[in-house]
Amino acid sequence: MSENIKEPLFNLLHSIKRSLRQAIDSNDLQLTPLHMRVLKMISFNNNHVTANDIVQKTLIDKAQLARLIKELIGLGYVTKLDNPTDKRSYYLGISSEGIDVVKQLSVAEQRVNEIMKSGLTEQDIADFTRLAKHMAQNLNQQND
Amino acid sequence: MSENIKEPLFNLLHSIKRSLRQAIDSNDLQLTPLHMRVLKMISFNNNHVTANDIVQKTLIDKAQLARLIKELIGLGYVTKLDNPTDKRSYYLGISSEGIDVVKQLSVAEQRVNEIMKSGLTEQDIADFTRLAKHMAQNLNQQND
DNA sequence: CAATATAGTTGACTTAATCAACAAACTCAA
DNA sequence: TTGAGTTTGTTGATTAAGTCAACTATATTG
Repeated sequence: MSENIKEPLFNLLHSIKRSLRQAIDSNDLQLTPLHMRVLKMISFNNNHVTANDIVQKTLIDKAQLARLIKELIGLGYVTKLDNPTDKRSYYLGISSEGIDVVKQLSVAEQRVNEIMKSGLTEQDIADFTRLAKHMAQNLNQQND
Repeated sequence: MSENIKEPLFNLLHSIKRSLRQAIDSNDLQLTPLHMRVLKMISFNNNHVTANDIVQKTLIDKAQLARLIKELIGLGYVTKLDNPTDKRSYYLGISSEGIDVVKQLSVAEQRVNEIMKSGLTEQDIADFTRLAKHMAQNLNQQND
């Protein structure tokens, strides 16, 4: 029986989150890895992404996400923008403070990325990403 | 800027945990994915693994692990065995009920594995595992 | 229009992870 | 061999992450 594919994955994610947290801490922002993840998505799609879009993309529970966004708004990093075509939802935008934070985060994150990727080729990374996506898709098709 | 390598990983782990939980639930055991992970390690190294060994291997916090093990013992799946060469620690063993549970879990897990791996070659899986281990090691060297 | 579906919010809860303090046992060097 | 420092495991306290159900308000569609 070949070793379980999940064990190294659990280990890797554990290490990533730990490194990420340290990187964030050192910048002394009051954010968790999950905040970071969401904040980055918002900044990439500034004023063009709704809470539900993020739910679709990440599969984060919508209740959890609502609270996360509330916190990011409370910290002044994120703003709500009316969605004129659907009054139930709103577009998420990023404030100038938010932009600044994302910049700092990106630097910290980049450091972690470099450490993580050392000794691997671009092709390795591309393969890895492709396989991860493929497997996630396999699993999600079962459950949606 | 190439897409972040972490995002698909977060997604994958999320999906894995969800699938695993469903698979476990359907067997109606009172175990979480983390219980499952630890229980399997104990069963593989029956009577030859200490709490600390598991901490070393998984990087799970030792406090968290102590409680997990206590629960597994409470459920009657795991037993403690004196370690004659070190009275601080003890070897972990698995009960006959535990063996039975691991069998059930393995079946459920195997189903998830098959779904996850569909469309991938053995080589893909081997590559993926190798890369995951490599990256985890890169990160851990920074922090230990 | 009425039935149904969707977007987001809130409450309550479980699971996972972290950190610090501690007791008991162990190690090893002076 | 003893005592300073380390390791193993435990407990307490807390934070982060994930889940589920109920609900409001708005949209969609037959």
